[in-house]
Amino acid sequence: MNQGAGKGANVSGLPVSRRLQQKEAKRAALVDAALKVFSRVGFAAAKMDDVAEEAGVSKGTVYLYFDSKERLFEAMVRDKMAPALDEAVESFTVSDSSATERLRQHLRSLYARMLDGDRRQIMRLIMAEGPNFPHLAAFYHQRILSHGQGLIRSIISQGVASGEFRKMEGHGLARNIAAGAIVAAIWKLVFDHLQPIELDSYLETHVDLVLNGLRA
Amino acid sequence: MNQGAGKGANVSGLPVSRRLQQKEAKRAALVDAALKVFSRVGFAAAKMDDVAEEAGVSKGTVYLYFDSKERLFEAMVRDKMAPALDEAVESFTVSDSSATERLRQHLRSLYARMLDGDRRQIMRLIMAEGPNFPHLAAFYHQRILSHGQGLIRSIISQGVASGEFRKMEGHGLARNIAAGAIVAAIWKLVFDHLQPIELDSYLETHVDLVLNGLRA
Amino acid sequence: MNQGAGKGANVSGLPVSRRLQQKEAKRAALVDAALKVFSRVGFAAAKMDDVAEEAGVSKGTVYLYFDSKERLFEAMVRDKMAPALDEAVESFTVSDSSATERLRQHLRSLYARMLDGDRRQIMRLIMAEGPNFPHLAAFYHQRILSHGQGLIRSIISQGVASGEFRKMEGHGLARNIAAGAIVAAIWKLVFDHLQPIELDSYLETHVDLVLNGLRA
Amino acid sequence: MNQGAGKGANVSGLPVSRRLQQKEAKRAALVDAALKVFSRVGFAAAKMDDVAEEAGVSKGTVYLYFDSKERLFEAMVRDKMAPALDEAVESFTVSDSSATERLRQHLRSLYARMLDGDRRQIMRLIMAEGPNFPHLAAFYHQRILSHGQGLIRSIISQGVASGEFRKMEGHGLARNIAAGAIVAAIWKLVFDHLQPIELDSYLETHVDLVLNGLRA
DNA sequence: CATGAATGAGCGTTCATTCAT
DNA sequence: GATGAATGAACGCTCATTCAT
Repeated sequence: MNQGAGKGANVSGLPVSRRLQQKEAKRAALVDAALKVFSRVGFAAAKMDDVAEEAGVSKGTVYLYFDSKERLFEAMVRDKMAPALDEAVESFTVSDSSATERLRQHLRSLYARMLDGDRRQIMRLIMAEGPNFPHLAAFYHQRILSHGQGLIRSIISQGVASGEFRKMEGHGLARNIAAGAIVAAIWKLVFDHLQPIELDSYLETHVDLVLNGLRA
Repeated sequence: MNQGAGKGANVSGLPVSRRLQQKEAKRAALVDAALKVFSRVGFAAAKMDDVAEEAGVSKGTVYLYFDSKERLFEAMVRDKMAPALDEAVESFTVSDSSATERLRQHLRSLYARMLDGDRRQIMRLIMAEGPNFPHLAAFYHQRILSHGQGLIRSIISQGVASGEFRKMEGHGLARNIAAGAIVAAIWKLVFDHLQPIELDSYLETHVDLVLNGLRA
Repeated sequence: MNQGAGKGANVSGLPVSRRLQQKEAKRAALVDAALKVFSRVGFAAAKMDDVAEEAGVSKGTVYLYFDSKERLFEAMVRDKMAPALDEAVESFTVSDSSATERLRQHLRSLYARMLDGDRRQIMRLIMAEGPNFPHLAAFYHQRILSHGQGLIRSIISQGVASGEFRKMEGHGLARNIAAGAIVAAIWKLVFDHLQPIELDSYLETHVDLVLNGLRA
Repeated sequence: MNQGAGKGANVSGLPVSRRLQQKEAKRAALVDAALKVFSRVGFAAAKMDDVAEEAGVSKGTVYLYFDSKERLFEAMVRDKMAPALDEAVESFTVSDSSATERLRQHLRSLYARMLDGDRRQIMRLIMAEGPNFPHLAAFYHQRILSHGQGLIRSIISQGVASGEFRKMEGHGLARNIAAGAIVAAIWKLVFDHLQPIELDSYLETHVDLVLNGLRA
């Protein structure tokens, strides 16, 4: 089995894919570095040099992968958002339980996902820079927030139908239910050193309050 | 040779106070301008020129009142925070009702205060720039958040004592209760154009959910 | 007569005009510096720093007077073109002679004006950068070349009418007549060190050739 | 041990020449591409990438043929100059006519050669970049301009000897005679869209003016 | 006090050149 | 030989800050 190889062997596809893999790996490294730097100081104060250094490449290299600082920021937000979405959907497919149980599970998975600091940072960056990046805000709203509200609403419908939850007429119920988690995420990034949040306990309070609040 | 002096008669004290008043007015104008500009583009992207123009003075003048852009930002946040505090306390002094009613009133006044866009902007700026301005975050936490939590906690204590509310053991109850309002504030600034919040209705949902959630 | 004055006396207009005069002087210095630098290395290779240094100001100052390198280049060309035009017209108003004499005078004044290296540099820059600055080329054509052709054509008409010159039917006579001067201008800038042009003698050859060529 | 060698049979001489031919072809393609790009934007603004793309090779390949952008520019100018020279000489070998006729022929062939845009571009590039590339200017002067002047001067000598032309004493006669053609070349590149030159008619005017001017 | 011209450090971006594959 | 990813010096432009008037 002598694999041939050597230099010219970009025939079998393998060397090509290795090239691509390397490019992809470097792109990922840059996105990681960008998240770190942007999280640290925000979009405007972030320096492309710092991103480059953080990724271990030289300044010009960043521009081989992203056209501008804005595009890097956008690509980073998009890339880092994607997995959150997948997991949310995945976590939801477990579904032959009571609405109460499903809501409890959903909130727990929400907090669990928030253990990942990256997601919190993305969220904070959207809050901070959203007005300057309207389509990122829209993107985040559509992919994450709107979707999340949909999940909550469907659980509530089930609960109302099954008689577990009372029917609440007002506006914004889903956002109200998710609010505790959102605040926890931001709090951890901005005020945790002043007054820490203990996520487990905070979560149980949240679940308790909400489930009682909804109870028929 | 009485007092010599230049143009204006700063003798009787009155002109002096007019001077001071004028200085104070200009300082206030600068702070207002700063809030507008910082809200629009964030700290790093804000230009001192824009602040000056917004305030109707020349570039150099800003430096007669504030030593640097950072100091201007800090002063602005501090100045704009103060009234929020006063009103919160004031709104709280009405107090011979049931805990249920007092919590309802408290949340309503919280949302009412949030109608003022300035306060929301301050809040968003703290979220956005907090990591770069640790003592502003601390200041905001101490003056606004911590204080607000105290008010909520005292109402809950009263409610538990009076038997209106059940005793909840977990951690972070006050923050959970306030979370809906905080999320509403941020939402209005970042996502309102995509999915509007109708504050009145949202507020009633919030109150309803929380009071039910707390009910003994 | 106590003139008041001191600092605040920007009332009588004089201090204002001094300010303006200084601004105008600095602008002129920058334009001069720009001509030098652009002439030396061309538009693309010219550095704003070099222009600033040549003008004795700092880098940023250039941008107080001109929005960009392109605008500086354009303003410089325009500014440096203006006097050429005035003088051309002026030199032409002397006019009660024979067409022969007038053409001789006109060519002499053309060469005399070309003694000024600045005008030659402008001309060369237009040739070199014209395709990248179409409206500068158009401007130069309209203000200088087209105008110059008009003068020559009017002298020729007079000469034909008076019987001094024969009537030539072809196209481009005026440009042909001016060509010797244009080539001399460029030659002096590009090849003079290799094969010098002695302008006086060259001029007389030119005049001689043209007048004989036109003679009826 | 016969020649060892690697892959291809570069033994019989033929493969070798094919190799060389290919190299030569690619070099020519690069020179062509370089002329296009440099003509379009000038030396400083030209990008090696654009040259590579125009030639259909990759960026690094250019450096296998030319050491630097400067060398590429120089090589391009030299390469593109050579044929002009050959043709000029060739056009001159037709020589058993009157000086008048020979000058007429010479000017016509000058204009005919100028129909080729490449030569005009080279000329313009020399005017534009000459000061930055002194030895290119010298090269151009020596190979093209000086040579061209020699041809004209020899025709004039013949004409003076034969009594066709008068003897003119001044300096720069040859340059004056060629000037019309040079101006036409530049004009076509810079101002033609504003005021077109119709070369045939312009040429006849030129010939007419010059021959009359020289006539004894 | 107020102005706004001037400064110069700093950053985003480009591109000639190199070199591992 | 050919490629194209990587480098890093360089440059246009910005803007917080200073200071003469």
